[in-house]
Amino acid sequence: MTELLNLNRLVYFTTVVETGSFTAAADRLDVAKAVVSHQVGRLEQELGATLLRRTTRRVAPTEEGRLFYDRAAIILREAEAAYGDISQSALKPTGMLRLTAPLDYGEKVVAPTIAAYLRKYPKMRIETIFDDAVSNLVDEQIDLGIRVGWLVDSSNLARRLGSLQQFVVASPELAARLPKDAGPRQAKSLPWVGNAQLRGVGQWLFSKDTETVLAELNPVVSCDKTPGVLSCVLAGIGLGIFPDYSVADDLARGRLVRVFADWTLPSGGIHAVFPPARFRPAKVRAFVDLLIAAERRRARSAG
Amino acid sequence: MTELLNLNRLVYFTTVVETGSFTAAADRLDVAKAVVSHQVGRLEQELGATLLRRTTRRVAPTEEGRLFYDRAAIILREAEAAYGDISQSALKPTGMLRLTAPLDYGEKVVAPTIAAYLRKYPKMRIETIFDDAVSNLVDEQIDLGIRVGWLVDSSNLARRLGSLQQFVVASPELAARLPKDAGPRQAKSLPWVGNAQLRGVGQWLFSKDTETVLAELNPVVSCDKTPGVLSCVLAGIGLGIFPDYSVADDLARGRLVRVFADWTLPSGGIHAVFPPARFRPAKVRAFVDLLIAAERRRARSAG
DNA sequence: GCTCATTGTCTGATCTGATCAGACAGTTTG
DNA sequence: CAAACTGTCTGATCAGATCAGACAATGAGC
Repeated sequence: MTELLNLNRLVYFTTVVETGSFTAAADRLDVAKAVVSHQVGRLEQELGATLLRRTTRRVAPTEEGRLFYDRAAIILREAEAAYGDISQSALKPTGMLRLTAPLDYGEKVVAPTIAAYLRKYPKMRIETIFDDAVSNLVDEQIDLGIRVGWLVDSSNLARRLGSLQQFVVASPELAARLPKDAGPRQAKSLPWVGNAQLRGVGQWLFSKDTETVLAELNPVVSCDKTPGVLSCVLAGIGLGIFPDYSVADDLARGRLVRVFADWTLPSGGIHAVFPPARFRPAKVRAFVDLLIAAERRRARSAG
Repeated sequence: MTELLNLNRLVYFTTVVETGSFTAAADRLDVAKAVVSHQVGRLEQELGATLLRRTTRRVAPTEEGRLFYDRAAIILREAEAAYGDISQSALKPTGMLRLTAPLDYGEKVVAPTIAAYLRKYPKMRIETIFDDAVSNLVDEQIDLGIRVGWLVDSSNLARRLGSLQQFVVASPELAARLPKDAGPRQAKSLPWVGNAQLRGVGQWLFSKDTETVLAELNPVVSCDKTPGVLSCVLAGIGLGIFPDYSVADDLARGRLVRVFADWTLPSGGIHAVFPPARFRPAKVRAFVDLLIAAERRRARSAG
């Protein structure tokens, strides 16, 4: 194909026309006079036209020069605007943010963060996929994924947002009926509501100080969705194990109480993962920052 | 001021988006793959934004990439059109042609050439200055000047168009009354109509074979404009000396006859002169070509 | 499931163009 | 009339563009 245009010469020419002199153009562009002279000369050569009439100590555009100046000036303004707008979106959230998070975490933590985000950036638009199934960020063109627990997709970049604690909880009525010495060692004989979504085969490692107990649970009811599990526990059917953020509200309102509260279960991480990219848009970074702040507040109010 | 934008990278990016691959873009642009990869990478760096999502064996624009592509494509199209249009005007006459010629030559030779020029290029516009006073091409922004006789303005480039002969002419009535042996040696005693516009002090060098006569004229009437001189001669007041093109028509129609026809006067050149410029627009070159052709025809019909 | 082909990136080397420093000619200004 | 200023030209230097080739990763074909 034909040789590529060298558009970098345009600015030398337009600046000469605007300032009326090669010397002033060189000053404005902070280059040597010879550069301006050379670049404009080459432009005239490439066009096969005389753009500037050089008279003694003065420069004026020719007829073609005026015509070309008008077009070159438009091109340069458009380029400047395009560069500026894109650079701006690297600095300021704009457009559409697409994110995914597990259902439960999405509802309890991400949703309020979205509210805060939109208050801060009213023009932003957000598309959420709250699903316990793991999305492929690249294929589904998602800007940000939240992973709770253990990282699965190792091709994505990850940033830790916070951590979660896992609580054993029960309705106050059920908790009142439990034996006074109920602990992990008696876990098998207690009624449980199981969550089929969780990894593992129903075994949980409890710890207290230096003591650990591998408790094997025997759920009387199993559900495949965390909200369903929670409903059963609220109904007093059995005990349940939940991430702290899932039950923070119910605990605060007395709808649930902690059981084996002095024992701890393995904690997990909460990570943001991103598709591979050279640069992270401001819209993504801004949201992650808000999530981190929310996680810090959660950690403080749980402690 | 801020660092200059490098607009030469745009074409690599837009070609990747259009072709869907770095490899295809490199083929289309006839460069190495690494060049496209590098140039787009640098563009992303300058913008601080990711423009392309690189998945396995595939490339797709990001959201910002699509936005930027739209604008970059417009910029490149406009640049291509601007370059093309100006280059075209170096190849094809367009716009306004401004020219100057001496009054007499303008009316007799340039005007018919303008008619031929406009038949050939109907969209051209022409502005003429027919004046015996010499114009400053640069200050008055004139594309083309015709100089008849001797070149005065040496700063202009010149191109010879043709030459002129100078004729002694008289009305048939006057010519019939002249002594049969009338020649340059008897010139002083003959009635003359002088042209104050001409150089010299009334002395003309006549030549015949190897014989030369420096004749001193004694005008009974002097005019400061060639048309006025011609009117007097046509009226039989006296003899006159004119460039051949001035009286070609009157001679052909029998209104004038040549006197001392076997003697020759110094001939002169007809030149086109141009203001200093890097390139000559097509509109100027085309007109000059037509003038040269007209001069050739004149030379043939006079011979 | 394995091998080959293809893609995009990276690296060091080379080439080309951009730019600099300075000289020069011509014109204007004081 | 001399000094200052402008635009152009030149040789040298520097920076960026480009090349050739290697490499990792993935998809296609057998």
